[in-house]
Amino acid sequence: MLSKDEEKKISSAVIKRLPRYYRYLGELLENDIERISSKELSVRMDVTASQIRQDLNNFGGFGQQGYGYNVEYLYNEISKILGLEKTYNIIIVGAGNLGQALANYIDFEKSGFVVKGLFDVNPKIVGISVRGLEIQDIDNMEMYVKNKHIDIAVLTLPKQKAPKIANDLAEWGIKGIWNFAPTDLQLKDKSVTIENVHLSESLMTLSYRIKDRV
Amino acid sequence: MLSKDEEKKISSAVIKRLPRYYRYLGELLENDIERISSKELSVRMDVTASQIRQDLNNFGGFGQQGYGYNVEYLYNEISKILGLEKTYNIIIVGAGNLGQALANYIDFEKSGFVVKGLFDVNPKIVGISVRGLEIQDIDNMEMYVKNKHIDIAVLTLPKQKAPKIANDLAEWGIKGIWNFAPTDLQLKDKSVTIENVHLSESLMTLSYRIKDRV
DNA sequence: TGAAATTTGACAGATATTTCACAAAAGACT
DNA sequence: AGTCTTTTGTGAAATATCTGTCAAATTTCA
Ligand SMILES: NC(=O)c1ccc[n+]([C@@H]2O[C@H](COP(=O)([O-])OP(=O)(O)OC[C@H]3O[C@@H](n4cnc5c(N)ncnc54)[C@H](O)[C@@H]3O)[C@@H](O)[C@H]2O)c1
Ligand SMILES: NC(=O)c1ccc[n+]([C@@H]2O[C@H](COP(=O)([O-])OP(=O)(O)OC[C@H]3O[C@@H](n4cnc5c(N)ncnc54)[C@H](O)[C@@H]3O)[C@@H](O)[C@H]2O)c1
Repeated sequence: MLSKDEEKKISSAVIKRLPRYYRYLGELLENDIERISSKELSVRMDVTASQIRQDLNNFGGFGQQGYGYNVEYLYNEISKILGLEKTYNIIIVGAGNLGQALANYIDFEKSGFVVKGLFDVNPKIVGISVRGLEIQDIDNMEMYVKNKHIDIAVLTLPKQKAPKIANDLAEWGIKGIWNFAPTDLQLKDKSVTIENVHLSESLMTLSYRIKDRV
Repeated sequence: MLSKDEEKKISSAVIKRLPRYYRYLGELLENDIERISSKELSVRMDVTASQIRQDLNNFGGFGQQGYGYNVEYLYNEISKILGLEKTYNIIIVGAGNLGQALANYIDFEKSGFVVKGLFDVNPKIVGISVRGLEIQDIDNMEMYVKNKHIDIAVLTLPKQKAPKIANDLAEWGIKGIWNFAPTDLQLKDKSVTIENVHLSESLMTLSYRIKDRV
């Protein structure tokens, strides 16, 4: 058996596709579909059957020849692979437009991401309640993160403030940062995982692809 | 010269990197940095210099041997490539949490994306003003899109409603759809460009990458 | 039960993407 | 002006990713 460090490295292309499989399987499950072949799933998802089988085989043989994949079993396996069987405690840093929108989104909880706190510097909004959570002053954040086992911080604050806050959070033991500020965070502490969401960049690729320009 | 259809196809990997170059160049510009070599940019961006040169060369030789790239010139060229020298008229469909957050985000305008209208079915919020724009009833949308030269629609409504609305919008002449609903839109009309933003999937890849699971 | 149909997992071949390496052009310096 | 240094653009090599194919396992159907 391969030791932890020798385990086959899963390519990030594969990882990025897993949540999509998970979503489609969830829909199949809702529709009481018990099994599915890579062929049929490939039609629904508009990818090749070969890719589906190859992707899944990175993690083990979940299917059965002549039968296909059991939807519920595969759904649960992917859930485990993605780490969704755990619960993650989340805080949102920057309780402005985007921070509040994310805080109000209940579907994250279905996947195990539970918003435990909201923080902001603006005294005008500190104390306001968002989905049952009072926005707290940023000065409380250190104690809060250290005491409440916060796993993930969502950064929805101005890009100038993001690097400092990210570093602090890393020091206080956070595991992951979901960053919406338009900057690429780089931490000394490489044990902290960063996922950048650059919405403006997504919109720009859309504008690139709009043919016969406006 | 190659005709339109024969033009070298730019890979989507390259396209997705362009906005990032654009962002870094914008920052250099703000710092009055006049020129930059691929080598130095590669250090700042943490990619290889070779990749930068290769990417840019898909669109033309913007640099000069022994000198590097002129920041302002390159910034403007990438702006043109991305189609940002134009103004895009945008509407937001579904003026809930996320729709309002996006409507309030002024930075989109700096890149030429101007929010012209907000639409919703909920009579309780129709009429409410968001950044100077009244939320309109969805029934007004057809006339509005047809008369006001709307280029892009942002879909921030429930996933069940998204496919129908997307089809309508396509029929009414929209060019692009920026979809936040957790579903993959597929339109008959292939001339409409769709950019999906699946935030939950982004969060799931973060959870995958968090080592020493919680 | 046995033959036909289905479908996976694996691997090899085909594409795509990234990196390397270097000639040639231009700048910098004396 | 001439030499040395920098740095691009490019083609080729190295990687990475995706697709096609098929034996083997299993199901389906008569
Ligand atoms: N809203 C969008 O649609 C959108 C789109 C793309 C990117 N973003 C990015 O997301 C981030 C948030 O955007 P927004 O629209 O919600 O902005 P916003 O101004 O509505 O909210 C930002 C919040 O951060 C708070 N803040 C400022 N400094 C802070 C600090 N040091 N600690 C804690 N909180 C602090 C502010 O008080 C404010 O409440 C920004 O970086 C923005 O560029 C937003
Ligand atoms: N808020 C988030 O953080 C977040 C994260 C990931 C995905 N999303 C997705 O983005 C979409 C919007 O999320 P939200 O949090 O803003 O939800 P929301 O419920 O706050 O807003 C949705 C809005 O759409 C309106 N609506 C419903 N049917 C409509 C129709 N047929 N035409 C026009 N408007 C209609 C509703 O009245 C509501 O105002 C959803 O699909 C959601 O799954 C949101």
